[in-house]
Amino acid sequence: MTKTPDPIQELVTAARRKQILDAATQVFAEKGFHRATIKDIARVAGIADGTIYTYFASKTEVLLGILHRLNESTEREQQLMPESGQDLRSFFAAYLRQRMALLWPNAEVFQAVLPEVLVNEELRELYYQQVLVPTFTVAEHSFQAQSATGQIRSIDVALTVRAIAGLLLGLLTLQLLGDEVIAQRWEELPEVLTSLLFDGLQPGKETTHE
Amino acid sequence: MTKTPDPIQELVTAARRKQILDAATQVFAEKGFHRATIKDIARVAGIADGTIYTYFASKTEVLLGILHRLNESTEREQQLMPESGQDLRSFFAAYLRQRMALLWPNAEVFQAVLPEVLVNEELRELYYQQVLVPTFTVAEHSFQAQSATGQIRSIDVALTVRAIAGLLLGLLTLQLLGDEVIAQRWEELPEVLTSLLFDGLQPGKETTHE
Amino acid sequence: MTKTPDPIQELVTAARRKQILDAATQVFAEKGFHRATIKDIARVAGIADGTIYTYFASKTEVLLGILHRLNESTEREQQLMPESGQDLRSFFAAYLRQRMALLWPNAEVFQAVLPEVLVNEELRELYYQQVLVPTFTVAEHSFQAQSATGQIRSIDVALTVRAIAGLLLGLLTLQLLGDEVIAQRWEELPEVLTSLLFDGLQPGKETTHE
Amino acid sequence: MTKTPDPIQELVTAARRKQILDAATQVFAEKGFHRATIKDIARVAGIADGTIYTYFASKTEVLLGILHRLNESTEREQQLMPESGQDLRSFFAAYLRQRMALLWPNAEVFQAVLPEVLVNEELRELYYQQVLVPTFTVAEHSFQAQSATGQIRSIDVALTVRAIAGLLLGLLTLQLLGDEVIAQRWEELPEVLTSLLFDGLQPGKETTHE
DNA sequence: AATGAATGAGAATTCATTCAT
DNA sequence: TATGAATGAATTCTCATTCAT
Repeated sequence: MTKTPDPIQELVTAARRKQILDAATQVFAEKGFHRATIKDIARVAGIADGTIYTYFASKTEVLLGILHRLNESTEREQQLMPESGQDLRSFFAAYLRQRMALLWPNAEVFQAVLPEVLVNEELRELYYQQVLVPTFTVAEHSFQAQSATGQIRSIDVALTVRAIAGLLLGLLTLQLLGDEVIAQRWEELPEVLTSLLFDGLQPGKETTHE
Repeated sequence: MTKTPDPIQELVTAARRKQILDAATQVFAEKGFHRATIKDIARVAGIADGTIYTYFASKTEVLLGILHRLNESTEREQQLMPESGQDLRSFFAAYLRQRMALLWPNAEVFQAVLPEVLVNEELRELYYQQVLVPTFTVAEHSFQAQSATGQIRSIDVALTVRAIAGLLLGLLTLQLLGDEVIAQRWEELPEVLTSLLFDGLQPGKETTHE
Repeated sequence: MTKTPDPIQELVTAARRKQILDAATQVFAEKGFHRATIKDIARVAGIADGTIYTYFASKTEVLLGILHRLNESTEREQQLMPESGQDLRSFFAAYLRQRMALLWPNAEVFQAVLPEVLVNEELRELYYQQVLVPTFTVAEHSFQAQSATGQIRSIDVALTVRAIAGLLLGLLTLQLLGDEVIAQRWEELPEVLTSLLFDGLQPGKETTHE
Repeated sequence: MTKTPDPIQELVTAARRKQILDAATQVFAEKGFHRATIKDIARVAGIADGTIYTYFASKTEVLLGILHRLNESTEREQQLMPESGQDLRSFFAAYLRQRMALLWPNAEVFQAVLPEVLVNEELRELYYQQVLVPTFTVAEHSFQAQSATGQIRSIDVALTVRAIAGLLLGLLTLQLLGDEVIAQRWEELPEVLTSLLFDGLQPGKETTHE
């Protein structure tokens, strides 16, 4: 008897929440969590200040809402792990491509969320547990499997996975910091990174590919 | 009439500035730029609120001060580029080790500075131009030289350099986000990363080392 | 065209108003006029926020509604003035008993109304004219009559009546302030007060009674 | 080392606090706790809004400050209990006169404090314990002593003391509610009340006095 | 009539910055 | 120069009231 689950109402509510989260993502990304005001978000969302509080208990809860959406989309993507049956190099390139395809379109979300996450203990813990740990776990399993079949040489899986995650996160961060080279050439990155990580810098090891 | 170049005064002033910047770094890292108050900084520095404004025009200028110190230390380190005469793998490992030795002790500084830099247009530009661009430039030259002597296989220097910079920045960020694995094993990182970047994941290409 | 005097409608309307006033009395008494929200009242009444505005023009009008009910019940009780034909002491005891029987069950109403009445000029005037003045008037007439027949010694009727009214109001207030003694022993009060007011504290004047 | 007890600073601080409490008392009495804004208080005190927060942590703390002052003045007055050596009637008249002399000049304070106290659980408890209980205790002891020496007839001390306290509180409340008779004739009250409470209403028991 | 989401005015509170001492 | 009280602009959040459904 707590709520009558009116399906139409639920739809309207979901739409309103999306409207607010979209506006908040944009504003947080532009000005940062603290410089962004509820008024800013309301203006961009085209609603009154107070309305935001019908859907979120506080400004921080709005950020949490963004984090949850990110979490959900992350979870969804985790399932799309490339098939391991194929040639290893292709697998690896596919993995990178998929990760980046997830990361780059969410660049705005990261810009909105990351700075505050870095600075807010509670959010940090949440983000780490809900976004990073699952990503690491899935990736570690996958790498372990590849490593077991001798497809890649024996490595320190935990650190390697973190290195690759860090590589992508770092490149995204550099782009957010204004690096034009990355911004303009990010489509080339999967290939370059595959080459770098798979072949290494060591001379005389080029592999033909594509 | 612009300045009275009293050498003693200058010393005292420099000391006070350092005192304030140290306190601010600590407080910014702990609470973030916005949650940190001038009062917090003053308390940690052991001075009165108002005194800060004798040395810095605003709270933002204090952050800029931290950024400048970071810039200076970066510049200083740039000159310590490893000698390129040696074995390539050692050169590369040395390079990574040195970069990380610069980065990790400054983790607190990064935590203090990065979130706000990501969010503040002006700081972003400054940080990019004064910290990142010089780092990239030096590294690109160095890699170009190595590449020219055939020490490493022909690569896309610009992207590779950014990849490596991003890798380190990303790992640091992951650590700041609370990853225990990285925090506990960062001393192993130079070796693991050298192996990863130099040898690649490709099987059957291990090189003996160390 | 001002009203459609549909008797059924009137009944329904009266019932709704009662429902709302009951809820409001409870909530105002618990949290005070300002801390109580229209949402609180609506929830307790089991209706929607907006519905309250079909029956009352504003939150303040709801309080006025409570005041009017109090006024009506006061008026009703005024007619029940004890018969003056009896023994004076009995008359007096009966009077006190009746006043307290009116006051105590309405303790919640007083707690709901009094604090705001003390603070709101308009309500104050209303309350004074509609509740207190009639009470004083009736009581003064009655005391005057008793005094004229020599039943009580010559006194300052106006002040005495106010003293007795104040005594009851004050005791109620002390109870509202949390005094346990009054709360637990209020049934003894009529007797104690009669003894106090009728016999006085002066020694050697006890009257046998009951 | 928490604070340097600079006597001049303490004086200035105390003066400021008094300035704020005086202003707040006036404004709370006029408009009630909730309708009174920090801006109102600041304006009356002739200072900026923010300054209030240098001396009080919140609006509620300001009210608590008023309560504490009332408490202190109450405590001070408790010591001035009339000497019991005298004629009983005089003692009683003196007691009432003194109580009223304490109460009436503080009418504004009561109007500021009472409505909110009646409505705020925490304040209620505080007020009861710090203001009422001490008053009751002192008065009970005094009455007990008088009763023991046969000066007054045997009574229920606890209820009588509460009745008298309620009588005064009630009369004050009636005055706050706008009763002109009480306001204009309150100087006569001690005598009238003494007569009422000491002699009682019972006819033929007048005592000559004064 | 009933509903409850939307509105936006209003209030408490914070805090960077100023400035008299 | 150092101090820290005073300032007041700016912000978050609440809630009485409105109104489309």
